This record gives sequence, C-alpha cells and structure tokens, in this order.
Amino acid sequence: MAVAEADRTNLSPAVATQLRTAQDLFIRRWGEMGQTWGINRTMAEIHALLYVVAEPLCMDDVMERLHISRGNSSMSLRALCDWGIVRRLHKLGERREFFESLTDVWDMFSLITAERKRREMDPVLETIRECRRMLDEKTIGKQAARGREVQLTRERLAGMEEFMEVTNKIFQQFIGNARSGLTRVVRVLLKAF
Amino acid sequence: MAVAEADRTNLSPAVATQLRTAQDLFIRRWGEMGQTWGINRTMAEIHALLYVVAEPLCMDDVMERLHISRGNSSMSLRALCDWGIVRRLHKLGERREFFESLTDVWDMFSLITAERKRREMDPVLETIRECRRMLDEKTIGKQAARGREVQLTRERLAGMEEFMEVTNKIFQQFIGNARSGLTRVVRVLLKAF
DNA sequence: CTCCAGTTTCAGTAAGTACTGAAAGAATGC
DNA sequence: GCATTCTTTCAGTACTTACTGAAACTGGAG
Repeated sequence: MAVAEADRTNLSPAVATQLRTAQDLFIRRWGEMGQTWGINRTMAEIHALLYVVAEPLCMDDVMERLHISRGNSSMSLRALCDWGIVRRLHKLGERREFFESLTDVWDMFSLITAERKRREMDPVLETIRECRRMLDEKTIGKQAARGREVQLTRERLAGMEEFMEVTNKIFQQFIGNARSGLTRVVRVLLKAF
Repeated sequence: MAVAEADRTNLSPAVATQLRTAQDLFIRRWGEMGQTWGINRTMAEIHALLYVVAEPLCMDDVMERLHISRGNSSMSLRALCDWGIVRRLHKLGERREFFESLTDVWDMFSLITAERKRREMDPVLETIRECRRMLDEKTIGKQAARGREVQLTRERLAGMEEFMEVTNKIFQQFIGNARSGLTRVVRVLLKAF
C-alpha cells in the first residue's frame, strides 16, 4: 500500500500535510485546465497526480486520493496509457499493476501533439481539400468557377489550408524532436526576434 | 435579405447547390474540430459560416443557415465578437446589424492564442509557482525540504514550470506578430532543421 | 478444478452543457 | 407619445458527457 510506502519516509506530519496540499492544488488546477482544452477533468487529474508524486501508484491509490470509483479509474488509466503518457508497471512479487507518468514534460507534449494532430487536424485539412476540389474548374466548369461567390469561398478555403499546412509543419518539427527539438526551436526563435 | 443578395449573382442553380454543399461540409467539420478543442460546436459553426461565405450576414441568415434559435445566435455571435474574431457591421440605411469574420487566418490565430494563454495558461503557471513556494526551504525548513518525497515533487513542479515558461515565450512571439511573425518563424524553423 | 486478488465492462444515473422560445428591452421612425 | 423592427436575456428543457457500482472476467495459486 501507499500508506506503508509513506511510512518508510520520515516526513513530519506537518510537512506531509503541506506536501499533500501543494500536490492537490496542482492536481486541481491541472484538471481545470484540461477541461478547457477538451480533456476530461478526471483524466487530467490522474495524470497530474502520477506526474507530481513521481512514484508509481496502483489503482487503489488513485481511487482513494482523487475520490473516484474503480470503474472510472480503470477507464481513465487505460486512456492515459493509450495516449502513451502513462505507463503500466509490474513490480516483482506484486500481483497488482502500478502506473507511472512519463517524466519528461517535453516528451509528453510531443506525444499529445502528435496524437491530436492526427486525430483532429489531419481530418480537417482533408475536408478543406475536398471542399476546394468540389469548387474547382474541373468540377464545376471554368465559367462557374469565376462566379463572385464561388471565388470568395475558394479564397477563404485556400487561406485556411495554407494556415493549417504551416502549423502542421511546425508541429512536425516538435514531434520526434521532443526536448532537444523544442529547446532548439526556442533558442532559434528568441535569437531571431 | 441574403436571398435578394444571392439573386444579384448569376449562379446557376446547380452551382449554387454545389457551393452550398461545399460550405456546409467545411462548416460541419469546423464545428466538430472546435468541440474537441473545448469550443462549443455552434460557435465554431457560426464562425466557419461567416468565414467561408466571405460576406457579412445578419442574424436571420445565420439562424436560417444553421437551423439554430435566435437566442443561441445572439449569444454565440456576442461571444465571437468578444473574442475579436467576428466584427459587428452597420450597413447604411439598414436597421439590423451584420456580422463578418476576420479575413486573415493568422490574425485570428493570434487573437485566440493570446486570449487562451491569458485565460488558461497564466493561472496554471501562477499555481505551479505557488505550489513550489509551499515546498521551498523558507516555508518548510531546510531539513524537510530535503525529504525524498518533497524533493521529487519539487523537481516535477520545476520541470513543468520550465516547460510552460518556454511555451509562453513561443506564444509571445506569435501574438502581435501575427502573419509576418508566424511565417518568419516557419522560415527560420524549416531552415534550422 | 476452485478460490481469490485484481481488473474491466457497462447499464443506469448524475452532472453538466447547450439550446429554445417567449418575454423584456433598445432603437428608430412616425 | 405609440408602433415597428431588431436584439438580448433567461427560465426551462433537451441533450451530452462523465461517473458509479455491481457483475463479469482474468490469471495465478493451491
């Protein structure tokens, strides 16, 4: 149990409380932020917990600490593992499984970015291309393609496509490069401006 | 009315249908994407509509085109204006108001980025700093601050703070620079890697 | 095989969010 | 002043998403 583990350390009760308070504050805020970015609160909280305690926890630890049900823990932990930002961990001689967060924030960011790009940006980009195809000369004829309204819409679609392609390229730089990539990016940027 | 306006143009019915189909497809996808990023679907759809038709529309146009109520239109349009990505527009001799989207995608991105940074990242960063303060030597004493668990949590919080500070700086570059800033960023990046 | 510790699944429900429609409020013109 | 046209607000409701808890499942030990 986590309790037994806590006992191993020699934190005074006052310090232990302070530690927990600080962790809880972080967890709460992280959960709130997740929500506004389209990540469900509990999932973000579990992740924050695993990240901030910096030690593998089992499902019961998570349930107890965040006051959530077994079912919820199970599903959320699975989702976090699917994202790749949490790992399952077998301790030798232990029957139950433990979970730990990735350590490196930059790696986490890379994983999340890559996944969201794939899930949410790529389909939009594809749709925009399809919309443009529906309005190009080959499809509706040269005459029609010159109509004022068609022209306007075509321009807007083109503008959006260009934008998304560029942001895609930026993401591409982050993905795979992770920490080294990002810090390099930042160095370059801060110098360039 | 928008109908009268459409009549002014000489689109064949077939082309008009095709145009509308393409626009609707874009609007739908944009709405879906918005949802997954924590923006409500209708708001994203209204924005997509105003952007893609590239002509000012009045509230009734919006209601009719997206099949939403007057109340919903009113609130969503107000929110879009608050974000600054949609503008109110008076046509001379017209009683009702029209709405148009910003034209430049890069400007839109800047506005949204700035606002989300302010609303969602800054408070988190402040919280992390507060958590760190709760666990520093001055607050809990030198001895306690060296406890294993306290150390671990402190390291994690520090890692996250560093990350958020760097991403903040990147955002900072975009905000205000908008198009020129971003394209410059991209050029630099593509050269550097 | 059965038992048991641990995990997953999922129907039902609670909580939260978005939307409508009607009523109140503004602004314009007579 | 009143009538007309357009906009906003908000209580009530529909819809969506998240969560629980119990039952089903899994795999190791006896």
